Amino acid sequence: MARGINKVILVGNLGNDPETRYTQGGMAITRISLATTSVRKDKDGNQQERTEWHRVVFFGKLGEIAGEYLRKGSSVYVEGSIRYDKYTGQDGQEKYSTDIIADEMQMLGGREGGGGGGMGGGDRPARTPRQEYGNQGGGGGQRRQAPAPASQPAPMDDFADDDIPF
Amino acid sequence: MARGINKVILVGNLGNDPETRYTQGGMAITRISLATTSVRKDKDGNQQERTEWHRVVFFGKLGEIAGEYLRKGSSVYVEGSIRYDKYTGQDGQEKYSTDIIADEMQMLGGREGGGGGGMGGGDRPARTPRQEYGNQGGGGGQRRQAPAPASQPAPMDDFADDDIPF
Amino acid sequence: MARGINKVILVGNLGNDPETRYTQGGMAITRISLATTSVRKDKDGNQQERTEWHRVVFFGKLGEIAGEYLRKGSSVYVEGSIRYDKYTGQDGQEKYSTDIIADEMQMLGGREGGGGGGMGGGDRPARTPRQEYGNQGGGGGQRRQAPAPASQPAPMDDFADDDIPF
Amino acid sequence: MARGINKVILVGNLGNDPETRYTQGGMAITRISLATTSVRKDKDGNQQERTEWHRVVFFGKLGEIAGEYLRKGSSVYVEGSIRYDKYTGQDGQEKYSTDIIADEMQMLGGREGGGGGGMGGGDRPARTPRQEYGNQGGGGGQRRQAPAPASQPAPMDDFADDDIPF
DNA sequence: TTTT
DNA sequence: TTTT
Repeated sequence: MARGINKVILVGNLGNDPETRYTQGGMAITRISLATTSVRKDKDGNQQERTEWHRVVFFGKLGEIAGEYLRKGSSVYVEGSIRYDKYTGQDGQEKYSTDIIADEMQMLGGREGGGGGGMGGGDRPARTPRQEYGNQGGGGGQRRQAPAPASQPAPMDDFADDDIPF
Repeated sequence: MARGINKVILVGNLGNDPETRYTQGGMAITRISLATTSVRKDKDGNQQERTEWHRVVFFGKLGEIAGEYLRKGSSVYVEGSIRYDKYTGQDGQEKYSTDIIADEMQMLGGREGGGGGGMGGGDRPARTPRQEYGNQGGGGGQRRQAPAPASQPAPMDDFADDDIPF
Repeated sequence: MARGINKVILVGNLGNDPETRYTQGGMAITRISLATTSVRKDKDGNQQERTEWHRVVFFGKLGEIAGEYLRKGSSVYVEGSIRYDKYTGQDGQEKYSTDIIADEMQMLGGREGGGGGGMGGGDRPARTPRQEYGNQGGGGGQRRQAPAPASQPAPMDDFADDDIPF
Repeated sequence: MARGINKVILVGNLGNDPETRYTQGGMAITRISLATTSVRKDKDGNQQERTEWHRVVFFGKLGEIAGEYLRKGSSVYVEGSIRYDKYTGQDGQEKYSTDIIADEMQMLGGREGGGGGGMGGGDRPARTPRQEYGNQGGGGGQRRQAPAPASQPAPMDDFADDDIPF
């Protein structure tokens, strides 16, 4: 049984449009890059900013919704858990990655639309914001129970459902 | 100003005794390795366990308390934020690390004492559990404002306060 | 759709054995009284304690587990949401109550067993602690979607499923 | 020492302009009414909405900021703890109230401005949103350590600092 | 009413 | 490496 609590709560903005892929079994996997910025005063009393970029992953139904409604610049609430992965890079080196596996999401009203999407076509408009979505409903049955494949620096191409290492 | 929320809540057990170091300015920095285990059913309906090992860092007064009261096996509640760091390894490669910067902690009653400590002297008994500590009080003034140096695979030896990269 | 986040995280001890009832439809509803104690320094610098007693409600499968495994004195992690209710007391007066509707629970290792139960028979031993349970799985299908009836000072006797006011 | 965790996280919208009062000692106390709405499917498969109205209280510096920047309609993230109070109403009856004592707040970008304020003059424009504020800094020293007086149905007029019942 |  |  589960022992321990591993919970993450984020509110931040997307640095790019989401990227959605599908497993061979048809399950959506959407990844976003989410910025949270904090401030502290350094020892000279100056305001110092620091931004963390979180790699957030949405599976299944939540992945479809995230891919459809979120855009670069969108403001979003995410709840999930931290997942650490280790893999061998293409250079043969061991690498580590950290992902936030989302199991709840809610769009907030800031900068929806976003636009000017990053690399790909992007630029589909976001729909109505301020809705909450979770991955816990019965039925489709992929929620945290069906979490993350290999992580960011790692490629996630061409993988079958069976490749999901968990 | 701050934009966004970056909050982590963990309940887990220490895999080893804490490691405490001090900056040249005398500030304590304590690191622990904290396990949280979750379960899911795989597609064959079998229970699959997965453990995440979180690297948690406590600064200042909180670092002193963590170093003094926590032990291998201790059960603890931690609240903090995620911090991602990038550094150059001794092999000249860019590496990444992820730390949880604690700003609150509370010992829970499970397996206090721990004992059988790892490598170093260790084995001092834990004191009374079930107390909550935070890093927000005025005075000493190191709290999240004085967060993490380079991360785990990275060495944290011999650094002066000025070396703290934030 | 949902707008907003309403999330509560509690770690505390039960003041009494749980009370479990069943709807006419057979759904379990378990209530516990959970203490959390905080400290502050008053203006004279003295430590002042204050205990909050949370009325936590578990529905469905989670209600069965809570009723079976928790006991007076048990230490438990609860995650849920706040629910405010208004009802007319037997004296004809409008009254208010506040409940925490649990959707996740995890027993912690403190004082399991409890024993010496309050008023009723009680005194069944708690089972193995340190397991996490949630109400989100498909199937039975009562989770937050099937939350709380009238609240504490209000009686919760003899109600049919149809009486659940939501 | 503290035993237990009592943590609340809310994202919602203000139903009215904030109300700010000052203790005789000059400490600001600001109250807001914050809505969070959730949905569930009832047994007929229809979407059922339910809104909780949280009474959130900000003290000290945080109270000043909340009073100055929040407005009816503002979207806000609040972190704090639950506080239950019992008092004797003007009708001589015992009454109960529940407040969320905020210790962190961050304005979100939705509907700032708000306008059309409720009862009082209101209608000052909100300032720049998306900033995070906490009550933990040293100095003034009112944070959760200086929480809530009597609660909503209860009057909070004319009270001196010494009247604060904690 | 719990717990430390 | 912990814990159940």
